[in-house]
Amino acid sequence: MKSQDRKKEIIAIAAKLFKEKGYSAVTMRDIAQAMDIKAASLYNHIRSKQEILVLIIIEIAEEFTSVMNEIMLSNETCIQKIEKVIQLHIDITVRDTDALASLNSDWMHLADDELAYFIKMREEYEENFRKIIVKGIADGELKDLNTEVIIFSLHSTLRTLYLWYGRKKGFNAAVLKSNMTQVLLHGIV
Amino acid sequence: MKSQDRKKEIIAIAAKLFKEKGYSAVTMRDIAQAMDIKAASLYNHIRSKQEILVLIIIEIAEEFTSVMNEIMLSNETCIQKIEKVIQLHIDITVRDTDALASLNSDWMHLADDELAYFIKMREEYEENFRKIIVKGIADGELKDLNTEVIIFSLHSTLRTLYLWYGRKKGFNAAVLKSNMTQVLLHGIV
DNA sequence: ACTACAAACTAACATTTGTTAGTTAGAATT
DNA sequence: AATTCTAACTAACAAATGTTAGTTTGTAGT
Repeated sequence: MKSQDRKKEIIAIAAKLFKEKGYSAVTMRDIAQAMDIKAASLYNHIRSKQEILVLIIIEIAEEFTSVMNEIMLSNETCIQKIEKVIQLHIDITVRDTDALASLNSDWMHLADDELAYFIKMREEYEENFRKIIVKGIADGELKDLNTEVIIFSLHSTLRTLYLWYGRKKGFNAAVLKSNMTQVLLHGIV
Repeated sequence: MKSQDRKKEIIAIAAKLFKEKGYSAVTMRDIAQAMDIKAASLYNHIRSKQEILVLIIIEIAEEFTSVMNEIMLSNETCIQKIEKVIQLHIDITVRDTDALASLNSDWMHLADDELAYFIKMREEYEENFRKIIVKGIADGELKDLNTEVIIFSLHSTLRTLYLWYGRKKGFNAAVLKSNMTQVLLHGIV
């Protein structure tokens, strides 16, 4: 069905606009204008503005959840797991920069079920992240520093990668990962 | 003048609401309701919704700019300078969590002059940050890793501290700084 | 007591916003 | 050739939004 292509176009353009001004500041007329059609025509393809946001955010959130779950099941060292998580964030950032921006900045505009679903996924994700770090310290793979600070430091950098990627040249995913891993794991001093 | 107190109340409450839902999603009626008055009454104290945003953001941006300038003028090692920057971010985060959230998420809703002013300050700030890192590497104080990645890693963590602070207990500014410095400068492995 | 003022109120406004209804031009299917 | 379907359109809607005008009420200073 060709209609699905058009729908994806709308979602992609909306994500780009949401990244620039945020969900609430982007109107259906803005999205329509960016597609060179009228606002009412959007409704031939999508049910509502809300639906656009849901489609942008939930798919990516589910990808994070599912890959993280795979990582947890694997028989790797904690450091290897952390590297896989870094890889995960870089991959999604490179592939889906705009959508990731919405996920980070506009998740609170999800409603009811989807909001609850998103928050649940995020909590699970953070919980898994924490488990990796705690085990890493217990096993002596990581320095015995404050768990929360370690988690926050790693997580905040990975989460906001999208703000930075794209403005900087000369980074393919592989180069980025190796630099990132160095800095995040081994420090800069 | 007592009126200034009321104005500061409005700004504080607005900042809190902006942090939760973003500037565009918060209405004057929301702000008024949170203060137990009617929306029209707000205009006895402030000129416009825009003005609220400007007052929230610009003051903090100027503080970052001015303290960073002091740091640049000092005769310290690069590592000491980085520690001072970490301190700066922690201090402002602890003192002005809500306003910092607006600065991070809603700066793009500033208009005209203030938008340009803000962007100029941000660029100056980043420029100074970069100078510190580049010199640190040149002097052998820092490892010779990719400059941009180092900057981004430090900066992203410091910038989003506000998302994390407040949910976590047991951190006064001093403890936080020492943990943060350890993790950011010396790594976790 | 009289005046001045600060800070709230009610009522209303012009726009903007998300959305619906009904229509139309063209392409695909029968 | 006739029919169905797709995806655009115009027109309009009710609700929400930022803001203004004019009014009221209580408090402080004379």
